[in-house]
Amino acid sequence: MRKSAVEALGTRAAILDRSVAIASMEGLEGLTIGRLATELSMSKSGVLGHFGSKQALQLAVLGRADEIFRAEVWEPARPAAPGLTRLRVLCEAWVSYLERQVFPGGCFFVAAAHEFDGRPGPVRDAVEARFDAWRERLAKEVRRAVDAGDLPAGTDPGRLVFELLGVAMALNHATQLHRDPHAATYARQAMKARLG
Amino acid sequence: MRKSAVEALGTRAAILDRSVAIASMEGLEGLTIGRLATELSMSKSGVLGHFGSKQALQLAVLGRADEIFRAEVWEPARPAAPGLTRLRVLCEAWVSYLERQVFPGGCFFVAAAHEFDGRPGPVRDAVEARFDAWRERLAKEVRRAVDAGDLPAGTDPGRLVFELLGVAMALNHATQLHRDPHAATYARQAMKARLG
DNA sequence: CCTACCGATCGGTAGG
DNA sequence: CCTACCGATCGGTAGG
Repeated sequence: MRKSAVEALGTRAAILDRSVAIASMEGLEGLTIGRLATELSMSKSGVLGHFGSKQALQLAVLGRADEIFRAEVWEPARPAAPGLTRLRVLCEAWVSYLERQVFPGGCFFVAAAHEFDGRPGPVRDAVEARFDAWRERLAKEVRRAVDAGDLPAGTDPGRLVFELLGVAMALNHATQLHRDPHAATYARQAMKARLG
Repeated sequence: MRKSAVEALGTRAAILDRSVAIASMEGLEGLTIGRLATELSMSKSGVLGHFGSKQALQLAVLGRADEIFRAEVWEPARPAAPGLTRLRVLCEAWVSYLERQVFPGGCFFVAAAHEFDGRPGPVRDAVEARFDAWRERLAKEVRRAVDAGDLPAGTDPGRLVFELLGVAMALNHATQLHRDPHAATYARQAMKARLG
């Protein structure tokens, strides 16, 4: 049955939400049109028609995952004062997002990075762009904190962001592979050691 | 043509070496019997006959990758004095292994962890066991260093190992996704900040 | 949004 | 170690 434009948007949103859930566990390549169609009680061509190709679907799924990440991690820090205070709120929201397993298979972008870092193309480029944006988001608050004298004057923003990313990755890894209940505590201690 | 037992062992080793190279870029699931057969100028059944199933092949590939990791990272630290000295050598070998991209697609085990952490089974268990062994290897030297008074008495070995893993993961990520030339420098600085 | 297809490829098996 | 095959599934298309 053909659907109205409004209904089609709802269908598209439903496809993307299901895709995020599947790809979080199976990866963006393990996400298949056939499985999506079965789980949504649609035909394969009905699913594919919304995107045109699997690659376009993968890019749309990345976009949806990014909306979720921003709502969970960027947004809670908006009211906080710029600089060290906001940086701390960002990092706590980040740890909380990983601890609560907002994506059931762990951080969507870390998984996508490992899946696509060796495969040139638009998907790889999109994943890298998301990380660039997030690293710059963090670096901006680091620079503000240094300028305000809330972090040591010699702080290298690139290196501090590198270390914060490492803490988050270790937390993601310990949560997903080892199901380690101490990991979030370790992560908070490690963040605090760097941000006071 | 049927081969002698010695020749068969050579063939098996050749399959595993090629498998490690492919799986490093494409993942253990992206490693397919058909591609292996083509690249090795063998039939699919010729490849599969050495292992019996794809899962058995994946486990054998993990074993081969582990041999390489131990030769590259564990072995250089054997002559070093137990405790902080050996821990530093282990970490430098670890950083060097990531910097030199011993596996062309980045650390084999980190990639496998992300690929399989959501898929219960023998492959996931094997990946987890390799990480457990490596974490315990590091923790043992941390405890020795604390006992010797070379690390602060209050050091939590679990937390320090967690942080070292984070540094290594951030280095792997920056190298593979961002091709960041500063990453190894950041990683060495971060290791040094924790190990003096 | 559907049915009905396409060629390609997957892991795996039978039999030699 | 091979050829020859199996059913299942892949992404995608034609036509409605």
